[in-house]
Amino acid sequence: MTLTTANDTPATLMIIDDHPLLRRGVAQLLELEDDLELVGETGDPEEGIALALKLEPDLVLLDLNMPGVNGLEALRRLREANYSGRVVMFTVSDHEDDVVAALRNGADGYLLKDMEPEDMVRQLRQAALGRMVISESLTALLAEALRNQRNAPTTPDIHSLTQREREILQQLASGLSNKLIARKLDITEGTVKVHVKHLLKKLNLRSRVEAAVWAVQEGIDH
Amino acid sequence: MTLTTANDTPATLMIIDDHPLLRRGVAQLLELEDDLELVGETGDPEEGIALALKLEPDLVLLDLNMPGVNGLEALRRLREANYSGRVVMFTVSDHEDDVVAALRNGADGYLLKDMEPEDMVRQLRQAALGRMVISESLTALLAEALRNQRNAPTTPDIHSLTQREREILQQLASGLSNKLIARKLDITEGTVKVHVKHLLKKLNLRSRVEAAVWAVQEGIDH
DNA sequence: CGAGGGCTATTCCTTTAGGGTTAGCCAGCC
DNA sequence: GGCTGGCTAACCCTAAAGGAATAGCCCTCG
Repeated sequence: MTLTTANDTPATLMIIDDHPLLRRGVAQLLELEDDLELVGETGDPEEGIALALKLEPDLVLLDLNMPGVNGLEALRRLREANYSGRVVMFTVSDHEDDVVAALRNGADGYLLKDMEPEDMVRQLRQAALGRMVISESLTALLAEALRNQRNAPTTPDIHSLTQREREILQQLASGLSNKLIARKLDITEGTVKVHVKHLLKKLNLRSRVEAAVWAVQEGIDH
Repeated sequence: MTLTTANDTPATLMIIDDHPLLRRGVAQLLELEDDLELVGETGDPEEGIALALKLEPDLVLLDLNMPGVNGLEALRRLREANYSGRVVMFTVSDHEDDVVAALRNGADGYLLKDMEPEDMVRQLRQAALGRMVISESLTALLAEALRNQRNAPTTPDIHSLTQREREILQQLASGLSNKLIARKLDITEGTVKVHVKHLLKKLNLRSRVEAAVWAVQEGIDH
């Protein structure tokens, strides 16, 4: 990995974002900066991953919300493929879960799309130098996340569930009663209740309503 | 209102979007077009409304998802203030409800931010001429919305609820039981049950789980 | 002033949810 | 072969949810 530190060669950047206009905005912004060079851009996550591995830019600006493969998945895939450059998530979402998930998955920064261009350039420059960058408006949110982590060490984790339990959870999160879930999956209501009981215990939740709300917020429904 | 029809004076446009980079992308795009002129831009909805009323552009590109006053609210306020130009919603959201709500509130178009720049210019030109423009990928969705409208004339409507019922719904949508809601709002559990019963009837839902899921999906929680 | 709506509350009743336990069946694993 | 984990199912029991009806209190509107 080549890391530009001073008035050497410019730092190379790539942007993966499904909004052509936003890409154009970023491109135009970077043209004005001598020490930052945009070497690639695409709106397709798959293509973006391949391109990043080929061009090996110092930094990848990665949209979190894209159709199909989402940004988080792309981030994981980049890391798995041993891409060693910086990856900065670039998104509209200031949801705590998104930020935390991105950072846990190895993101080197998290910038919001509504930031001012000048700030953007400054942050990108810092990121290219290897510093972690986070939009200022997210600091309070991060503090909150840390506090929650302390108080609730057992964050619900979808991966602790079995296939069947996930299936039950999805139905539950669409508002169905145990009886209707049973009818739909062609098992008895009693069995559904067993699954619900188990998934509530695993997720450390206290009712199906909590489970439904959590599932919807996490996008586990449908 | 001045409506540019031919090789006359260029059509005037305004953009209200809280993403400076995207505004820059649009601005650059429009500079290349002789018949489209960007006369104003801002990231603040309030300022945008005032500016639109002052400049009276032929067309306002309005972001649906903005902090504080949202785009739908801005649209309503523009219409109430008798702004007679075209208003085209410009957003990342392809949620059926958002599209339908925008059109019901008098939007003249609904464009997705991930569209290609060339399409964008073409669509804006059409819109400035008074034609309704909708991103192509949304046509199927609109057909769906129309069908649902036929089959389910009683779509849940938050506005049919009283203040107290909305309050109960919010608590419910955070996963609380009737008992806990009662404790939190300092009323008896029986009263909470009455409110829940009423709001379920008004929303035509069959359980608190359905209500919670709906509320979360609609963003009514918190 | 009376009517109506909103918020509160209570009583009665049925259905649903959820915890605990036991158990059969089947797959993969040591 | 025995063991474990997942899916199924049943039993018992308590708690929670939800439907129906009635009613008092307060406020607003005509």
